[in-house]
Amino acid sequence: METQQNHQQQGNEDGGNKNSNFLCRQSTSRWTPTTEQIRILKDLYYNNGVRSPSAEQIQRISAKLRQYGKIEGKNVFYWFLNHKARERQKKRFTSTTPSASDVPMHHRSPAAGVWKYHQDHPFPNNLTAAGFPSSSSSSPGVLNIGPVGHPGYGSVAMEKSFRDCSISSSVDGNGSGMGQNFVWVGVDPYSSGGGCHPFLEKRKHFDYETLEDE
Amino acid sequence: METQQNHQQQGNEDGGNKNSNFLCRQSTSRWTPTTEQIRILKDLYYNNGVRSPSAEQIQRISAKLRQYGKIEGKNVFYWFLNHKARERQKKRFTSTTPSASDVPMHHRSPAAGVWKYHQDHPFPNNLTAAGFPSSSSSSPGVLNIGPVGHPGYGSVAMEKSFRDCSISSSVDGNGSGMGQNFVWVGVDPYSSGGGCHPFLEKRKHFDYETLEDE
DNA sequence: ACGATATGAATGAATG
DNA sequence: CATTCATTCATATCGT
Repeated sequence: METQQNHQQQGNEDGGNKNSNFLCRQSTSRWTPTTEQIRILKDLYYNNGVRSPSAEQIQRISAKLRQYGKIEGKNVFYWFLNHKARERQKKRFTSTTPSASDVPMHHRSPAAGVWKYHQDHPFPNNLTAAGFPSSSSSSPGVLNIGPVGHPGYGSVAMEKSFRDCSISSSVDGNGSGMGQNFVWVGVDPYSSGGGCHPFLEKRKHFDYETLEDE
Repeated sequence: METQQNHQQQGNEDGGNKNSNFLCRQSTSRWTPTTEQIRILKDLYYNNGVRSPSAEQIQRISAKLRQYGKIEGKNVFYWFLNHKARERQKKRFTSTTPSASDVPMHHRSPAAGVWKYHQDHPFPNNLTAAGFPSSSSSSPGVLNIGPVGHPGYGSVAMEKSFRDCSISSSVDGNGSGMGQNFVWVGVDPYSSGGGCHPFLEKRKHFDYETLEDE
């Protein structure tokens, strides 16, 4: 299904020769991964179990892949995003086993048998997404990008105890020191459509923890 | 082929208000912000530095934006959430030099790997809010959305000096014309510098047992 | 060429 | 606040 198009004639370091966007709109020319890039990405995905690389990993991956063609961090990010999503999506239809397991939305299995892709490399099932990408020398393409150790997060328990009551400390590092100094003019009280109703209306559990950012 | 078959008609009384464009095919799935709504939101975000509006603010914002199309409070909430998160994420991918110690936040290679800020609308039928309009040529008559400004916050956040505070009150022609200028100055009544005490019950997770479906 | 498919890009929604 | 999932749009490429 993937129709492995071997059309990577753009095998140059720059496959975006077509992106001569001068005044084009947004998607002037989207990133067209080269074969090498695809291969590396797949290797990372399957052989290393990389599914959702972190920012650091994305940077390193993109840096490495840049050798084979123009690429940006977002390309890597989106690639993994799409790849994972599509894998899951297709698997969903083919494997209709509702009775066997409930298949919770979350709690993805660490590299569950999802080998359906047109494999390019023999992937050893040594991926441990739960633990860490075992960057063993099994990969032919010297793919030692991801930090073999911990990606960095995991231990960084960003507890929400950051309940900062200070008005001025509108954390975000964006330099917006006017967190609460919000001047909204023009808000007419016409909102009497139902009185003041917290839009926390009847819905599923709506986490409002973020709103108490005062 | 039919990768989408679950049409969850949210039962919205509206649903077709989004047709600000001719090609809007987005059914009644998720909120599809209109151009005006996006513009206002961005104005709030950039020109006013709104990052995480409080419940009251969300209320008002959604009330105002409702003039331009169906919208709920949670939409506004999520919008700001996503916008901020993606801004940060984007920056994280592109740069974030771990070696840099001082980290001059205002010195990034613009052409190196910076994403494009075109998260506006997928429709090529607009141009006012797409990117950096030199000047808001014509406002809908309500919110004078000044120069959207680039997300280059950090140093110069809201430099809307050029744009006079034309955020006049009269809106939607409700007829009141009283000019309810709600100006949140400084702190909220419930958020004192020392003792912040959210009066609202922010239950983390509440099972949807007593909550009637929408 | 055109339609179908694959896939990059974007974003709303939700959770941790 | 970070991360992830789902859905959708847009476009490149391939098949016919």
